[in-house]
Amino acid sequence: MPAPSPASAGTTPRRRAGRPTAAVLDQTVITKAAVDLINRKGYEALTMAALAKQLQVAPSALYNHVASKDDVMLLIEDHVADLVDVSAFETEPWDAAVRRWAWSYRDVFSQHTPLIPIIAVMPVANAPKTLAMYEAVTAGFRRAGFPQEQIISAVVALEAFIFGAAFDVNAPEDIYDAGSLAERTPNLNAAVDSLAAQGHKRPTDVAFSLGLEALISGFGALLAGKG
Amino acid sequence: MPAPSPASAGTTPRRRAGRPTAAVLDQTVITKAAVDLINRKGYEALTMAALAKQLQVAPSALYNHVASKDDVMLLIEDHVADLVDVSAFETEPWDAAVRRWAWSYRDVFSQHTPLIPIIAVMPVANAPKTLAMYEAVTAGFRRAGFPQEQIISAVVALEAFIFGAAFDVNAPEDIYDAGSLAERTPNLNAAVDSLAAQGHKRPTDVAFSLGLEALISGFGALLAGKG
DNA sequence: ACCATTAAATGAATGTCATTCATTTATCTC
DNA sequence: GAGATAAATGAATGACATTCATTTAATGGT
Repeated sequence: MPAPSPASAGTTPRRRAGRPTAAVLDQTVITKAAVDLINRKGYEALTMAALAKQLQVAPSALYNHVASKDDVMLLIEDHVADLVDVSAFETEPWDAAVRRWAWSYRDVFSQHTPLIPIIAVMPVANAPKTLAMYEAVTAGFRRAGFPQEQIISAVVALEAFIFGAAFDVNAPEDIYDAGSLAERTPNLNAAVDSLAAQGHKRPTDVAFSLGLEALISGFGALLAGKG
Repeated sequence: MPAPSPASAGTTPRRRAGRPTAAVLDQTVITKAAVDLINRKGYEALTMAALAKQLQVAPSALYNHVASKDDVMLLIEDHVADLVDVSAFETEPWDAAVRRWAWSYRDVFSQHTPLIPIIAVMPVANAPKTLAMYEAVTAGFRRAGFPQEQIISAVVALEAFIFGAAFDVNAPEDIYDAGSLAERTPNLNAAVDSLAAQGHKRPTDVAFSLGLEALISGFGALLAGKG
């Protein structure tokens, strides 16, 4: 039998199969590696293979800790939910708190739009940080005197607006240029041009502000002691 | 050499490669087949192979008429945009028209949520029916006396809300059940319960109505001749 | 009428994924 | 210590979308 392949200097010996001395993986490190990967290279780069590579592990090893890639997405979502700023609900009046929360929520998820189709539909149980966010928001609404039966509806409506707006952030500025069919859309063109003529802030931010303020003042009318 | 395989009765002879007598494919038939497939089996079933099979054609043949699957998605989007009801902008007051359009838009796209991440970000040029929708809406806003520079922002905000709400329609009713972590979310639980106690209409419709009415009355304040 | 070009199909790769499975081996438990 | 369990490996699998060389019929120019 020839000499066993020598542990040549400078080469880290490849791990053999079998139970390692200490576990390398768990949901926490997988989540961190995934978020890191996304921050550095975007969601297109998030593959199970790339994630495994980042963790210096075989792709199949991940499946000892998560059931599927969608499962990884849920872990990411819960991590990201923690980045949303709900602190204003404890320190500021209702309208200012909603404003801070909504802008923060939109900004965070504009960097994570691939999560939206998943979380918009996925039950929130087992996502502790996401639940913590909802709890903080709901508590803020209650303290402000919002009618109990309308809190969820109002939050769902705000969230719908926020999710839609998060996609918007990633749209190109010329998304409403009619191009070669412009002859048929005079009213649209005129509206687009007159918005561009204003042209200070990002159009997407102007639209978000406009919608958010309308929602805040509409819902504000439901507060106790305002009518 | 054995006899060449006879054209056995009942077997349609397989098409040979080469230019056919009359072209089978174009973007119109591809779009129709795709929409048909989606309506019958959902978006998961929309693969290039399945689409080709539906058209009795090899998958590679599709690529003579579309550049990619995303291209097919855009064709579907433009087809679907035509289903949105904008007629009220020509016959009814502004607020009623927005209401009809928004509900219709949400209902249509709740059946086509996989399109949303694509269209929310994709320039609208070369999508004639989508452009026609925007033109009708924009014209309605202008006729109602909406300030020119705010029309796009208002429409974008409404659309964001509509897209977010479209996802919502497909969520399970118990999406806000905290499950095993319920001890930590008393306010959320109370709000969920008190909404459920009302329990007439679909919660998702209640939330949509609440948000939409807030947006309509908020934007209505911008109309000329309203004070 | 002929011939070169082009359009529209085929089917056989390719490459990228997520996911599964038999196997290996260190650690934990009784 | 023996047996069970946990956590890794690497080699399939099976969906996919997409590309490419090839085939063949229609078309257009001379």
